[in-house]
Amino acid sequence: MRKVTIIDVARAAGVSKSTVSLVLQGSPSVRPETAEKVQTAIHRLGYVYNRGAANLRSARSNVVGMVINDLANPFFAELAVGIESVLRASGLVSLIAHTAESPNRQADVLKTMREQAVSGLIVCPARGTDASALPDSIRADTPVVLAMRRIPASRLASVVPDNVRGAAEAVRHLLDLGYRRIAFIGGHDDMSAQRDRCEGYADALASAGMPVDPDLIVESAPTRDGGIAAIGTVLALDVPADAALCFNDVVAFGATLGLRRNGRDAGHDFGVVGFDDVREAGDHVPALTTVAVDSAGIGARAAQIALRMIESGRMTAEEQTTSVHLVVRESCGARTRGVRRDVA
Amino acid sequence: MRKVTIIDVARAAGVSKSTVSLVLQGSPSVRPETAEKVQTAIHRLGYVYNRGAANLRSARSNVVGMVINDLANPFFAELAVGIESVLRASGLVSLIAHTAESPNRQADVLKTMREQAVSGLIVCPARGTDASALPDSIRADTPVVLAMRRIPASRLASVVPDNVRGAAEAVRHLLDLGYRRIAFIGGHDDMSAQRDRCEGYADALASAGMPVDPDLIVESAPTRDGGIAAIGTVLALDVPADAALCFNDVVAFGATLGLRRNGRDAGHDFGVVGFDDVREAGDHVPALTTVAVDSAGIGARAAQIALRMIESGRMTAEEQTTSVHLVVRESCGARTRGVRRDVA
DNA sequence: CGCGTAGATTGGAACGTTCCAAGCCAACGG
DNA sequence: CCGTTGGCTTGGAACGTTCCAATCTACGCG
Repeated sequence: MRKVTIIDVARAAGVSKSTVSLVLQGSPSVRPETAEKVQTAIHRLGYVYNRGAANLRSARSNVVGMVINDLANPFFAELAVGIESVLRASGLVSLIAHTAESPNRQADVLKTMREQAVSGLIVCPARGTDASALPDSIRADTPVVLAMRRIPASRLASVVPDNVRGAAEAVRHLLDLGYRRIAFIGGHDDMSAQRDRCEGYADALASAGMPVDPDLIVESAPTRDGGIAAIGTVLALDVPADAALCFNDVVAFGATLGLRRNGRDAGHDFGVVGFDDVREAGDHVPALTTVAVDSAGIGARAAQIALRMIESGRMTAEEQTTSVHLVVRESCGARTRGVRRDVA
Repeated sequence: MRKVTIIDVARAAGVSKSTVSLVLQGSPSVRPETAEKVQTAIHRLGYVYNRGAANLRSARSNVVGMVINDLANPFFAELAVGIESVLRASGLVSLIAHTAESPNRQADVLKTMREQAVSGLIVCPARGTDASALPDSIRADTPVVLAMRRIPASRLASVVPDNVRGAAEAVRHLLDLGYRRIAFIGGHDDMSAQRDRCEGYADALASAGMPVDPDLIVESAPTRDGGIAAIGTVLALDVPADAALCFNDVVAFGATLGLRRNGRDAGHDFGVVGFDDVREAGDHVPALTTVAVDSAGIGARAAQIALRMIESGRMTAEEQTTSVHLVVRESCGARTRGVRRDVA
């Protein structure tokens, strides 16, 4: 059984293929009765529109590529959902690829996406991705928006949370609670988010007139195990830390675990603050104080920027920053220490 | 700047477009030196293959659709990753859509996927989806594989965890530990997984010669709050439950929380077993005893079946079941009760 | 030397749509 | 009564590839 095409429909409806095409696009210049005839024929024959053929001719495709470094991470999964919803609402479909933080795989994926003639690209770059990963050949004809992570010196549009401010706010909160040896743990400095959060950390200390002790900044994999290791390091210092801002919530979970193994207790004799506010943060024991990032919102914003670029045909390099806010729960010790700091 | 096509390459390399096409497909019948010339020209001109045009002509597309009911759920996100990896390794790309458990949105998504001429479809159906959601018009020409959830009476290929056996094993474990009023809580009976798990629950009780008390089976949303509510119900019975098999881990988390609010403690005076073994299960307090489901593996299997159907052009209705296993941690009380049951 | 064969290459048609310029027809104004 | 307008419709070219049948070349063999 051959596929039914616009021509079959035309024949059945007694009009030309051009008219059918017009109807399909909802053109106002076709007489309503004609349109109706066509619709009937479409329905009767079970015609299905072939968007591939349409794209070929009209040079604009309705697919957008989504390149996510780690889809299995709920944080990024929500980002993906935010993107997909906005795109779909505009009639676009999303190709997805997961790079597992591998620049090689990312390069491969980007090539494939180009071959599919995506009309836009939303990328959450793999760790350590630099400007060369998105060669001019792509950027010249495809709108690209970065989400969650920036690529320094790339002149690409991006949407990232306000990492600097969020980290600073967290540190101020810890200072208010009376902690004096505050560490920054987790992440690697080839991730833009780590650098930004670390910057906010240092800023807050500096403006409180406190020194920044390099020993208190320890990198680790952004995982639970990384958190365990890093907390161990800052506890073992000659003058140990008494609180930690963690690169993200997962590291913070590891940190609370590591504390327990060292006979300490987050929220009682050690302050822990996370970053991201993943779903489990509130249910963790102790409930995690953390900087909330709206990942679905970031996805949506990124998709909107991409959409705008696609529609206008003009690419911009705007850098949007979305606001974050501190969510105070138990792990910082606000409950037990009695000092309370209200947050919007 | 016009896009560079196969014809431009041909001209530059001094061959015909047919030859270029052959090179692109890695045909063995083109002389190596010719191929080299072509490759050089491709590189020099910055040619990018247009798969859309290729698909149009050859009637086989390299895109597969992935319809996921809830991508923000880590469990399904992992499923998606499993699918994507297998497809990508075979040179296919994945369109993704998230239905948020809405049958309407699902129908819409399926229509779009058809228009994109996907060569296969992997679907994790929205709750309550019945056979009519995937009309014959789709099934006739597109391989469809269901993942995680079946659609009764649909004659569609599917890959699901062995829910019946897993639930039965969990219940046997609770019986071994001495619990006698075991509840089954969470989920709705329009989800195939709920029905299957409930069946395993009833089987295990029956083969232990215990009655199945309908009061002990309580449905709820498969969420944390659902778990809290459901556990409340079975605690309030005239003869309250002393243990519960939960529909999934999230419900189990709610259950442990609900127990605490009722002055009870999962793992001490109440046995709780979850289902899925999501990443947080082991880190929860108390660590969750649960039936582990390999979601990425299920995704991979589903993708493989789809791949096979696409390659062979023949559709099958095979139903694969993947094995599950009980992971004993703390919430069931095995530690405190001293009874220990080893598991493969 | 002629013929068949295999290997390498080729031109043209086809895929299903959109775009464009042109056509048709009825109505309208001068 | 004719030229113009405007609403609606139309045929053909074009998009970039693959497929097919045909061609060309060189070679081996009787």
